[in-house]
Amino acid sequence: MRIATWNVNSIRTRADRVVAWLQRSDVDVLALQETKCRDDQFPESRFTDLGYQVAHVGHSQWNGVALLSRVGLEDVEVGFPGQPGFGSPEPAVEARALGATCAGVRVWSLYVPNGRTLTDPHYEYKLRWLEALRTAAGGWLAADAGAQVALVGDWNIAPQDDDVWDVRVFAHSTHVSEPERAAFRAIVDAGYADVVRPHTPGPGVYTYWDYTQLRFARREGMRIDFVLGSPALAARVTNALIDRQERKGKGASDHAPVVVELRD
DNA sequence: ATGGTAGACAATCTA
Repeated sequence: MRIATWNVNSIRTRADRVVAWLQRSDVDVLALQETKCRDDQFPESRFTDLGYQVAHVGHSQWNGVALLSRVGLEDVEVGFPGQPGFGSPEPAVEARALGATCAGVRVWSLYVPNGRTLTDPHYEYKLRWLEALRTAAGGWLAADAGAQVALVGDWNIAPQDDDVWDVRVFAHSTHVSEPERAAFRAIVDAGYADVVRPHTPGPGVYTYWDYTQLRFARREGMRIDFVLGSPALAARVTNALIDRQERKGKGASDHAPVVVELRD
């Protein structure tokens, strides 16, 4: 079984590329972020034609997350249970979390709030959102230590200095601040391991490259897209990759897909 | 060089 996550930066603009990628990558579950469309605008038939079931929680202009699965898509849920206001469309511009069970694995497509700047109210909201996620995700393991849970998506956090091309450039910026990194570590400490990094060691290994400043050509990126797995999920991981080929050429998203392979 | 690029939507906002 293969699970992937990809911030596509508009599913309508990227549909041809996503379809082509699905057809050659043998992925069973694909979590999408930044779909940038309302639910009624999602090009669902492009994916149902390929045998995938589709769930989407959208927004008129930005963010929006989806789950595509060809191995079942059950108990679809928006937001974090017991954490009202986080993950559901309130506050409207930032919160996105969509969960579903696919072949026994609870997969959450997450778009962690960007934060904008260290002094913006959205930064504090980002930290609260991550705390709500930690509380919810910790609760799932407290209820069932053997649960197979994958927390996947765009985390908008670079947990280590090596996860950006030059940490000096990011001084006083979001994504690398200690509170954000602590929030990420708290979720790891709650039992969710980064299952991709062991298979894709850095430095210089990224999942995102800004469109400006020739960042991709200069190999100046950030590792901010992650798959965190519960113990039972992590035990099944046999391989992982970041498909940086998909960042190349005209019409690419600014993020690359991240893929994990699970043993049966 | 006070910028750069991309996307939504139609004047700016977001990333």
